[in-house]
Formats: sequence, structure tokens, C-alpha cells
Amino acid sequence: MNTGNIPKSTAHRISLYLRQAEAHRDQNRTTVSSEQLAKALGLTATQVRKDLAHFGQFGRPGVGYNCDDLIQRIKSILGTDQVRPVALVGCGNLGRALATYKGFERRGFRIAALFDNDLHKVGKRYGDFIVQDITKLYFVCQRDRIRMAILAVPAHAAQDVADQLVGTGVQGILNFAPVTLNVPPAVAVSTVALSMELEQLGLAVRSMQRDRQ
Amino acid sequence: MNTGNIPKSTAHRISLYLRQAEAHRDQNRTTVSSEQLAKALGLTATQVRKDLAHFGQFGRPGVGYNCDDLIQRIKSILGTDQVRPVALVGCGNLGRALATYKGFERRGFRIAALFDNDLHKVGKRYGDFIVQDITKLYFVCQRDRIRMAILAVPAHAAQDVADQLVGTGVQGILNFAPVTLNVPPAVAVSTVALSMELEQLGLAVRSMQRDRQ
DNA sequence: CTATGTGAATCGATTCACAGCC
DNA sequence: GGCTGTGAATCGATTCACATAG
Repeated sequence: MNTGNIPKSTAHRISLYLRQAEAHRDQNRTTVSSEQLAKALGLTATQVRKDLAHFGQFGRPGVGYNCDDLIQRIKSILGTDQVRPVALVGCGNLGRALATYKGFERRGFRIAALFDNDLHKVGKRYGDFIVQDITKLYFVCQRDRIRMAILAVPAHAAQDVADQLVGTGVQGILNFAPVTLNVPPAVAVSTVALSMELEQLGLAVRSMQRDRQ
Repeated sequence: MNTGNIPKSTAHRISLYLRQAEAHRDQNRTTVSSEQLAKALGLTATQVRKDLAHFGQFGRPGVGYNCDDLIQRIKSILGTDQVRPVALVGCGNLGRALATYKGFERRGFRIAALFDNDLHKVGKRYGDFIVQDITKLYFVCQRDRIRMAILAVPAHAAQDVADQLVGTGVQGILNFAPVTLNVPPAVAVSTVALSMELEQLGLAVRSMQRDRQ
């Protein structure tokens, strides 16, 4: 199956294939072709086949890919065939929205604990969780073997909290603060900066306008 | 300056350069070198120079790039030297968090209007705005010449609202629903799917574990 | 006849090596 | 000595063309 050396570009599309395969299954289709996947996602059929070939050949010529197979295989590569606990730090507006977001559960992630350093928030309940003091971070992450965390704190506090997270043994951080975090190479960081997304979108709009000028 | 044909890979880094240049300026430095930018962002110095060369040569050998110049030039490329109005549709947890997010203003975007189809929410105030009925979408977007929108509605409603947005003349949609939107080629869509971000992060963590096994 | 899987060719992005400027 | 800008080389990803299986 060779899950070890998946190209970066392929890896970014895996989640899309999973979602699309699930959509097909939910419409009671048993198979899906590379052509169908490509059309739905705005890719080429060849690209889809090359991608899927990276994790074993299980498509059937003349038929396509079995949806359940595809889903199972992608989940096993992503590691979302089992539910993983995630710590959420920061209970501002964004943090609270993420805490109550139902989409994570359905895709193999469970918010396992909620932290903030503001003593006015500690003890309050959001969604199914009680906000804990950030000083409990190390204890809880160790106890519950938490490997991933979502960072939804203000920019000025992000590096400090990231350092604490690294100290607990967390190996992946999903960062919503608009700063570049400095972490050891063994820790993965993925930053989602909302303003940057808007900037990129604006750029795409502008370049389209130029195209059709 | 040649802003027309910036490679996609470069475009995605422009926002990072802007942020970093601002950080340098805020520390009262007047210039910044490609080496410094590269180190802070985890890139190579050559890559940074090639990128910056795409929008005119204004670095000074032996000195570096003037921070203010760099900031000004990037903003003019991104079009964020003027403030742009953005419509926000969907006042669930995420929508409300985005509505009150202060970071957009500082980077050239202004939430100009807030919409929802839930009549229990229409008329309520979040941040500085009053939620408007989604039936007003066309009127308001036309009147205020709104070109970009943020879509923070449930997945099942996303395509329908996207169609309405396209109908108002919106040219760019920042979509937070975990679905692939179908829009005309003249409309740009950027999707931020939170679960997918976690999946990608989990994959990165797993592949690192394999590396050091 | 339909659709996968893959070597070969193409295309694009990154890195190297270095010439030129401060 | 320090740093930018850029052609040439390398590396990786996409597309093409087609052999092969249902």
C-alpha cells in the first residue's frame, strides 16, 4: 500500500476524495470512477488515478472504485478510522465556535478538553465541555494521551501557548493565530489565517478580472 | 511590475511576506533581507528573492528590502491598500465569531453586512451589525458594490446560498462549508474546511512518526 | 467498449551558481 | 564583505499515450 511516500500534492487531495466518495456512497452508488471524482472536484481523471494508485491498486477497469473500499482505505491512511482526541486552547469567539462545531466528530476527531487562561472563563461550560485552567494543560494532555491541539488564542499569546503545547508532547498544532509559530521539527504546524484566506481570494478575483479584460 | 502573471506558488506566499514585513517594521527596522524573511517563514533565501523579483526589482544589494516599500507594493498587488467590503452569510457559531473578528479590518477588509435566513436571528445585533434577512442579499450587495462574501452556513444550504451570491454579482466566495461549490468560472471560490485541516495535520504527524522510526 | 494503471513527455517550481551592486 | 537578481540545472508534479483488465 506504500502509505509512507505519498507526494505532498496528493496528500492535500486525499481529504477531497474521501468527502466525495462518501457523498457518492450516500447516494447509494457502490462505485465511482476517476472521471466522476475529477469532474466533481475540478481535477483531471488521470490525476485522480495517479493519486489513488499511490495507495494500492484496487480500482477495477471498466467499473471504477468501490466507494466503501475507497473510504476505508483513505481513512486508514489519514488515521481517522479511529477517533482521536484533540485539545482546544482559547475560548474567545472563534474557540467557542470550534468547541461546539459538530463536524469534527463525524470525521474522526473529538474535542477532548477546552482550556483558557482567563479565570473568568475557567469553569464555564461550552458545548459539552467545561473550560479548564491552562495550567492543567500538561496534566490533561499527558493523562489523555492527546497528540493534537487547536490553537485559537490571540496572536500575542500564540507562541507562548505553542511552547506549552510542545512541552506536553503534542505533535501537531492547528494554529488560527496569524503568526508563524516556532516549534521543533518533530512538531507539525498548520496555520489557518482567516485574513490571509481573504487576501488570496481577493487576488484570485483581481487576476480573473485582468484575464477577461 | 508585471502583476499579471505571478505563479500560483508565489501568490500563496505573498501574504506571508506582508505579515513578516509588517512585523519587522513594527520593530523599527527599516530594511529586511531575503535571508531574514526566509528564516522567519521556513523558506530559502533564493526562493524569497525569486518571489519578490516578480513584482519589480526594488531590493538593494548589500542592504535588503525597504520594509515600507515592500508592504506598500504587496498591498497594492493584493488590492488591500483600499478597504473592501465583504458580505457575511450565516450567523451560526462560526458566522458570529467571524463577524466580531477584529483581524479583518486591520488587513483591508470590512464586514459590510450580515445575513441569515433564520427569522429568529434577523434583527439581532452581533458586533457592530444587525442581522439582515437573506432576501435582502441582492439589494444590499448591489447597492454597496460588494464583490466578496464569506459563506458560513450549514453544508446542506451552501450551494443554494452560493447560487444566490453569484446572482448578486459577487466574484469571490470564502466558503467554510465542507462541500465543493459549483459556480461559474468567473467566480473564485476558496474553501476552508476545518475537519480537512485537522486531517491534513494528522497525516503530517503520522508521516513524521514514520520518518523517525 | 469502458475504465484503470503507468512509462514517457511536458510543464512548473525550487535550488544552484554566480555576476553585479552597495 | 554582504546582499540582490537571474540564467542554468534539478527536482517534482501534471498530462499524454497506451497497454491491460473487466
